[in-house]
This record gives sequence, C-alpha cells and structure tokens, in this order.
Amino acid sequence: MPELPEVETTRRGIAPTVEGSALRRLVVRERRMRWPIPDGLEALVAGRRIHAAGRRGKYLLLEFDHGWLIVHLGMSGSLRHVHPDEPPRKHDHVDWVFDHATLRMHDPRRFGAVLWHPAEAGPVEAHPLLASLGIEPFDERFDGAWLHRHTRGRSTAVKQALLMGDIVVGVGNIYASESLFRAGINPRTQAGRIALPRYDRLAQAVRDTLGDAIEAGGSSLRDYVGAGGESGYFQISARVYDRAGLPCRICETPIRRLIQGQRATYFCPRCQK
DNA sequence: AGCTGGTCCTGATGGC
DNA sequence: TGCCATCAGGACCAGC
Repeated sequence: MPELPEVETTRRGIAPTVEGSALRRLVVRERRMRWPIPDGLEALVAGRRIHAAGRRGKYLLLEFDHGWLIVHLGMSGSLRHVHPDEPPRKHDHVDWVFDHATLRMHDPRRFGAVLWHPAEAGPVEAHPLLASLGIEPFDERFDGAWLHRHTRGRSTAVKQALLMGDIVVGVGNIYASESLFRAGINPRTQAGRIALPRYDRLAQAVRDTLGDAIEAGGSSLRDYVGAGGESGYFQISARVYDRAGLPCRICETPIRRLIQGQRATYFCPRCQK
C-alpha cells in the first residue's frame, strides 16, 4: 500500500471534494475486498453529506451524520478523481459520485477495505480495526520516551516493532528502513535492548522521514498515484530502500538487504550499529 | 518462481 | 496449571 504519507496525500487530495458535499451515489462493482463491502451500504450513504475526511494510521475516515466510512487502500490501492464519464477499468471497484466530481478506488490485489461504522456504535476510534492502534507519529506525545516505554521487555527486532503498528502507526516497510537509517540503528537490534537516547533519535527520524515524504506528495513506488492521478517523488530520495549493493549515500559502504518477517529490509552495515 | 507498498488471525511460546 | 502478552507464520490477491 501506500504508507502513511501516501494515505495522507490522498486525504488532502480528496478533502476539498468531499468535505461539506453530499454523496450522490456510492457505486460498488466488486464487494470482495479484504472483507466484503457490506450489503446495503450504497443505500445507507446515498444522498448523505460528508462532513470531514480524516485519517487514523493508514485508514481514511469519511464522516457522516450517522456514521463513518472506513477506507483502507491495502497494498495496491489508490483513490483518485476521475471524469464522471470515464469508463471503469479493471480493478476499479468503487466510485464515490458527487454532483461536481467522482472519486474512484482502484485496487488490483484487493487487500483494501470499505467498511461502515454506525454512529450509534460510538466514536469511530472504537471500531475494532482502530481500537488497538498505536499513537500517531505527529502526535506531540510521540517521542523517544514513548518508544522506549512501549518496547520494554519486547524481544522482536526494532524494525518489526516499528511495523507492528501497536506502538506507533503509519511506518510501513519502506519508511521503516529509511527511519532506522536516519537514526543510525541496526534494524535487527532487539527493540527492548535499545536505550532512550537512541529512541530519541528514532522518534525524530520517523517524524522527519514521514514528514519529508508527505511534503514530497507521497511515494511514487511502482503504481502509487495520488488523488489527482499524480505520482509522488519519494523514490528518488530513498536513502537505503531498494538500494541493495549500491553505495551508502553517507559512507559509500554497499547497502545490504535482508529478510525480516518475510519482508525486505535495507540498511548500511557501517552507519547503522 | 519469486518479488511487491498491509495487517488480521491463528497457534505456539514464554513469563509470572 | 492457567492466564496473559508476545511473536512468527500464514493468509488474503494480482501483476511484473
């Protein structure tokens, strides 16, 4: 998927279209996503006004009077503006049709999701998928002490801990490697054995990495496209990701690639101890 | 055949 | 022994 910067870029791209606008129709062509798109969802939201486009972790949250649409883009999803007359292509599973615009969700692998959380079930944060998420990386309470506190007693590798999402959300596979490089931490180090000063550096590195990527408009990795159909620019500035064998941009030592939890990790063996 | 941006779920393990 | 938290692996998919 899009990682947090791509989701945030998407949110910003669709916000002017959806906020304060009535959704005319929701068109679902394929219900088989990570979970089935609920039956009857179209009727539930047709004609209803969307108040805000929010985000929690990598989940997009469209707020109505009577509940929230929870949208996840999975591994390969995108949500973009299309011309209302543009015929759907393969894997264009859902349209949000407004009077003045149409948004289209495209997701070849169908790891994404479109779910409904009714207002009577309480705040959207209470939804099972959101309830146990970690802190937002740009929350002022997120710092080295937070990382340190939440990793005590945990033996998993620090890169895995970043990916798990129960400590801090939004750090996916690419930005995990990038953040650890910026912090000078070896991705294999056990999370529970890293001291506070190093976590201070890591928290700052996470914020800087994600912030830079958001500023650049999200990543252009492979098929990522933003809400306006544009691709991002982060790929050209990746410091270690997908650079196995290439010289470290700092010390020129060849970047190494390893597998952790069946996912690729990239790091500089000299800069990251 | 082996990769690829996510993350839920299950079952195993280990500590108290 | 039982309960809990943690953790590894599998699962879901399509396209290179």
